[in-house]
Amino acid sequence: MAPDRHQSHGSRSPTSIRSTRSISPSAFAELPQLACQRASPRPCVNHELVQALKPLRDERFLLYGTQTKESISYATAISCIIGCPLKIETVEQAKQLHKVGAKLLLKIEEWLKTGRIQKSIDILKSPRYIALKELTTLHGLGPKKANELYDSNPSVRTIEQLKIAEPGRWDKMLQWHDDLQLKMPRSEAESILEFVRIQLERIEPGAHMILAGSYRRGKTEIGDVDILVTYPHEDGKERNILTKLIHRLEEKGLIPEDGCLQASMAGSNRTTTTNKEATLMDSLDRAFVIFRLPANTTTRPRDIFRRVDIVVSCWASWGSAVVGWTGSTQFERDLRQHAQNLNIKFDSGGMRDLHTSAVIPALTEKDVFRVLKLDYIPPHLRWADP
DNA sequence: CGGCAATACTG
DNA sequence: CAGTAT
DNA sequence: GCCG
Repeated sequence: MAPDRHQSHGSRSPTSIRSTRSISPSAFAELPQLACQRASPRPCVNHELVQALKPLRDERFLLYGTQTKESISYATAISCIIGCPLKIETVEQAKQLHKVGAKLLLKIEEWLKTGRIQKSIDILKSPRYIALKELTTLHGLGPKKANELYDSNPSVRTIEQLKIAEPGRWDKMLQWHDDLQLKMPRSEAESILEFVRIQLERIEPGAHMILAGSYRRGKTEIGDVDILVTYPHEDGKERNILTKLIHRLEEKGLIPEDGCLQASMAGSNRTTTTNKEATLMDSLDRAFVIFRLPANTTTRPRDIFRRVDIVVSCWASWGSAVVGWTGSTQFERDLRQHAQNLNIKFDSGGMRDLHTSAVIPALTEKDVFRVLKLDYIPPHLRWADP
């Protein structure tokens, strides 16, 4: 777990130097620009600073959504700090980091001087921030609706108050909400995988299945489970598997009533405007469900509900699927951006050469990195989000 | 001043 | 189409 | 908000 190896191009950085003073003067400036080009271990050497900056980013996420300029700007800047292998000790060093501009620099300067960022402290105490934070924990309730509720109804500040203000509207999600807030140990994610594996074996044996997401990045406490499925060397065998699997899980009581939150099924239903030439998604099949993990006599006194994403990929783009579903979010963003710079379109459904429109097969993760001319970054070094 | 990842489902 | 989600 |  050496935080030493990053860089995708040019010279390798010196690995053994500890003191910032003796490092090449441009060490900070030479930090690779994109998260997919550098190691992002967790925790990182600048963990304290990142924690201090995080509320600034989170507030923008909650006020404007995750896709707006301000939000992305903070996310990418903080991502750079996360990926910086050296501890930031002076403003001059911070100034050299890509994506850290005048505004962020002021905050970093304040932190270096005083050990805190007043704005962040204020945000964490702000009633609006606190309310939005809680309201948006509900699946389907995002920044827009949360802000609207906050502005229009002074008595809606918590989930409990939401139940009173808009009775019935959120019931479907609320029935599992408490459970879904809980983290689970890695062993439980593994347990869920085995439940699913057993059922899939009864439908179409021979599947290869892995846990992606934060589990794969090595987290000890998991929020939701991402299961990836393929049939090695057997393209075509994966078709229509997911519908059957979901039905079977429902029959067995492993998915509750209304527990299939959404399912995109290639081929089976409305393929209205899906242009297979442009979208690559014909190879992907995905279901997002609530999984009822049954009580047992040892570790679980009661049934517990967990969010599970099941993704079926064809073997030819398995590498893309694995990379695409391992994250983190910022890593994925930067990876797509990098791919686009090379005139390649990347997503979890595969890669495509934008000149020739040819699909570029990638059976493994390393194939993906090789095609994109990147050094391989292992999953536990992809923590590009705070 | 334009661009910022990209795509799918719901209502 | 806007909002939410991955 | 930051960059080219």
